[in-house]
Amino acid sequence: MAGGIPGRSVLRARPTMRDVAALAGVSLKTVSRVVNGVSSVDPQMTERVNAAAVKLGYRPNLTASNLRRLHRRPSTVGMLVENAANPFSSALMRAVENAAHERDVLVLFGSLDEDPIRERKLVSAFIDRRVDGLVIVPAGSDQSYLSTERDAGTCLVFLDRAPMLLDVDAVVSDNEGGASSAVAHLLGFGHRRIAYLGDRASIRTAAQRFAGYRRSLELAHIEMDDRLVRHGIHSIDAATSAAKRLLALPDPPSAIFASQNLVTIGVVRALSALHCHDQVALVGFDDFPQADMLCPGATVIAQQTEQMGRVAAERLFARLDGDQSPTEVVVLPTTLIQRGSGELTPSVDR
Amino acid sequence: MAGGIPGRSVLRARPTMRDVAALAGVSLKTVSRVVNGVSSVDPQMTERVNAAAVKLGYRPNLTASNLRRLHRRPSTVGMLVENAANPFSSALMRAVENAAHERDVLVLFGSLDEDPIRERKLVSAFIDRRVDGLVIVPAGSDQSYLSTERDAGTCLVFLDRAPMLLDVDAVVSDNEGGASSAVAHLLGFGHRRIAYLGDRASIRTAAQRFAGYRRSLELAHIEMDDRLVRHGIHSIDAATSAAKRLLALPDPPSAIFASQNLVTIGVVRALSALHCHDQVALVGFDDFPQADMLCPGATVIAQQTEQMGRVAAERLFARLDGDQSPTEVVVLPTTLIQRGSGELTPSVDR
DNA sequence: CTGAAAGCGCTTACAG
DNA sequence: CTGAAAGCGCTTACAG
Repeated sequence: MAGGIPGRSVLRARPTMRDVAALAGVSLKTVSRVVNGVSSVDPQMTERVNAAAVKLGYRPNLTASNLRRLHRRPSTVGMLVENAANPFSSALMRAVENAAHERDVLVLFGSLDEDPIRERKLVSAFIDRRVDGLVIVPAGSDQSYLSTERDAGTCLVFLDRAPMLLDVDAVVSDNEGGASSAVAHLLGFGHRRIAYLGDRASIRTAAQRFAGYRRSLELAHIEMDDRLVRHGIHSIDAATSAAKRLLALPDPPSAIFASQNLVTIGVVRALSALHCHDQVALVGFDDFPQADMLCPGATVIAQQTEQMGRVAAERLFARLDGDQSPTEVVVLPTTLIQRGSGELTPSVDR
Repeated sequence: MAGGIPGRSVLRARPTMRDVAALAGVSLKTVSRVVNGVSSVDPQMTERVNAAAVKLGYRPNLTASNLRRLHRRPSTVGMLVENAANPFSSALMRAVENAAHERDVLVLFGSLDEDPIRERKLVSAFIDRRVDGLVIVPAGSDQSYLSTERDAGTCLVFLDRAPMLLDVDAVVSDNEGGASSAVAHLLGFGHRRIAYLGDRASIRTAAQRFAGYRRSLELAHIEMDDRLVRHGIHSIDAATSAAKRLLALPDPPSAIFASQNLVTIGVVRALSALHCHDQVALVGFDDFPQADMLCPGATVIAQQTEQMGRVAAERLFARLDGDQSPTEVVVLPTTLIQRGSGELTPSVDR
């Protein structure tokens, strides 16, 4: 059978600058100059060095060069998200990757699963590998532990959720405004009994969206009915059963506001199962795949996901380039996308 | 205003082992022993060192320790996918991350967008950072350039698509078998004119799925009609228009096999737009989010995505642990999930 | 334009 | 059990 030996049985040692220098008959320092593209090298020597490098299959060791280097260009950044497998997180990751790629920077990622302990552990793991910067969608509610890292020179930008007890840049959506406009939209179609189904209130974005829900009810002089409010819903199945219970109430809601994409999907399932997807209105926060292909299409408050990731990355690279301006929290607006589920009027017979 | 100075204006230098040693009044080497958990250190000294490390906020520099270290435990692996924002890619990423996390290994990622040049550039970028291993969903059709890296000790595992011209481990789905069973399923419902809509035939998985399509037709003694075959479809929109053109033929297909999730979604849109989602049968390769919530639900050939990623990662870590067994291509079976769109019989009136 | 020496933060190999 | 010296692959700071 053809083919090499798998694993690392034949360890042909990787060539170093020293090997290239020996083959080219120059000093190690000259190789360093050529590899780093320093102009002041004799063209003939440059030629010899390049030829030797190619012949040996030389690849610079960035990890070693960064060790001694003072004014290092950024080479690697870390990114912490809620869950890499979730469309919102992965859209943010791709946006950050794109901005990083333009600068030849690579991205390390980690999923937090809403676990504050995991947040701290992964931050440490990134720091131990000396990443140049960190984009963080935090899980915990106290980021003061990061002040040491910030002062040690690690640039930080928070994304989707602003940091707590720490002064660094952040890029977030207008959660309260978006939620408020969702509820206002439902009110505009005549709904008075609007339920709130949301994630754990300890998650900052969930709290802000709940605040938006309350604000719109207050502006409409509608007293909030606690029986129509459910927090702590963190999965599709939990949302489905919560919605079913809501709709089994003696005086059920005529409309539902879902604070997050998994919750929205769970509610859609419940409405389908109960065959009332054409009676009970629904607006969800966060767009999600195939939302337009459902019957009816899901009306949502969409975040500018791609832009959030890009702006956060640009901010990080600006800091890495030496930007000393005051920290800033960028708030991006949301958009209401009407697709049918949010444009139903209250049924008379319910 | 409270808060520190942003950026890196106040660079309080990060403490080193030398600093910890000085504060604890021991040698650098003793600190190294404590940090690495070597048992043979006096408990009192260990105590002093730990106290000094905590007081200074010391964090080991993994990048520096790996430089001299001979038998390094893996600390970072790289992963190349088609597109981190696509659900298939991000599911694979999360699965690899999970396996890596159990070993305190971090994952660098990069999206290739089906670009072979980008594949080579990103592989080089990973190598330059001296990742311990690489999980690759390749874009190009020749991976022989990687043999040097493999021989230099970088462990490689291919995922979803086997490598070409290179002998390394791989984990793939049974693409031909899955596609074949999809078409067999449609034949079983009485369809004789079954269209194929697929991605570029130069993509290995697409070619294999097309082979499965042909095999099932041959087994049923149906001659393939070239007018019902469309390759090179790489986006939802392209799939929608291709499907519309197919259905406008004088003798349109009664069923469609879509070789990939984006194609399937595009076909669903076309069928909805033409109001024939209850007449034309559809089976797609790859499951996709909310496929069960459509009307009708989308019948698909599902890959074991999570398992593919996990098996690939386990294989990589086995190699990193010194496994010298012959290279292996693991082929995982697919599953047909019936949801309605694939269980329609040919309409008499078409 | 070129190179020999020292150093980045750590581990190895070797003494005590 | 503890430590001084050399070295990992590279850059810096300094001579020539």
